[in-house]
Amino acid sequence: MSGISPRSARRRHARRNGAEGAFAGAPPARAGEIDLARLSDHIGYVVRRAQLAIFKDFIQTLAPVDIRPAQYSVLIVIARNPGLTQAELGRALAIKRANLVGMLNELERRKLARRVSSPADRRSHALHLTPQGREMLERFHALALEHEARATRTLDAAEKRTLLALLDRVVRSLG
Amino acid sequence: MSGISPRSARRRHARRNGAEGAFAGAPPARAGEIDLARLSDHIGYVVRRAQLAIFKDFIQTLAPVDIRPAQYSVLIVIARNPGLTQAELGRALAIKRANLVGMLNELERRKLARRVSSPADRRSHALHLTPQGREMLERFHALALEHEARATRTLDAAEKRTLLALLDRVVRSLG
DNA sequence: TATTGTTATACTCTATAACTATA
DNA sequence: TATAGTTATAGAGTATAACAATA
Repeated sequence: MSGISPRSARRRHARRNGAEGAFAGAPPARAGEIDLARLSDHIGYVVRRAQLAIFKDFIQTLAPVDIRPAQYSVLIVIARNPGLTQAELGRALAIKRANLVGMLNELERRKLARRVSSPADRRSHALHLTPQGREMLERFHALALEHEARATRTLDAAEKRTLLALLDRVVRSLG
Repeated sequence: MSGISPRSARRRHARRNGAEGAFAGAPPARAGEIDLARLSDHIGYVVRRAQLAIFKDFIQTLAPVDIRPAQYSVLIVIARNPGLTQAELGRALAIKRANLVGMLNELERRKLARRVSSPADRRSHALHLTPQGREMLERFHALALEHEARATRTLDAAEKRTLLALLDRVVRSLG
């Protein structure tokens, strides 16, 4: 981090602007010369960039089956908790119930999941995968594992555990 | 992670659905009982949750000055690189130049930054903070430091370095 | 009264195409 | 031709309010 010195910023400023307040033209710096102002020391910046890179890879990896991260998480949680309701699912994954409606409509349209009227509480729907959904989920899971391996390929098992544990501590301390 | 057993999922399934294919009603499980299917072992899930928690805290902390994460990053990069162009700024922060237009309009409206016509290349604008922008940025920076301290309060210096380094390796290996 | 699922709506972020003025 | 800035637009993701049915 000390590689980015205020000195180099001052130099660019001088080169570009000449004396104070004068904005005479100068050749534009290449992107690589831009001083990112220690943004790489900001946890928010680094975590955000990592999240974007990881989601991009996930989306690309599962593009052949047209499944996005939120859809994948919904499907595996339904698979592990057959019969759970939309409200429960939303609370578990921090998805507003209003926003689950469209997702579940889409998963039903694709015959991956279904809503079953619950006789016990007729306000709620019990959620289940279809047989086809269970079958497809195996394919999704295989692709997700492929993605996971690529995203963590430069980490050994201990490093991955450390990374997840540190992030979990950050989340718990803020949540 | 081994605390979440497939056994408990099977138990819920049995309790809820009775025999295979029958969906007799049962009291809905509480959200805490939902099996998250080892989502906490998925780097994407954990990083996404951390990013949401961190951004939420950043936005709340800087709400009094009405500055969002992307605005803050734009302001500190302009401060460190006075005279850089919109294209350079966008490349440095991975913001599409079309999406920078609105942000810079807003920052100009608030008299924090300004576009200066470049005589050298009349297509481009040299970006600068206003004196008021430089003054306000000190306040923004103080609040951002407060946020950073809160987000990392459970990590010591070595742990924070480790976390940022591991995330950086993930980004580099995917990017 | 409170909760479930739904509709409608709005706001942010992100992405692309096309235009203009310059180079 | 290529680039800088802009406009228009569209798609996700996320948030709230209000409603009908039900508890």
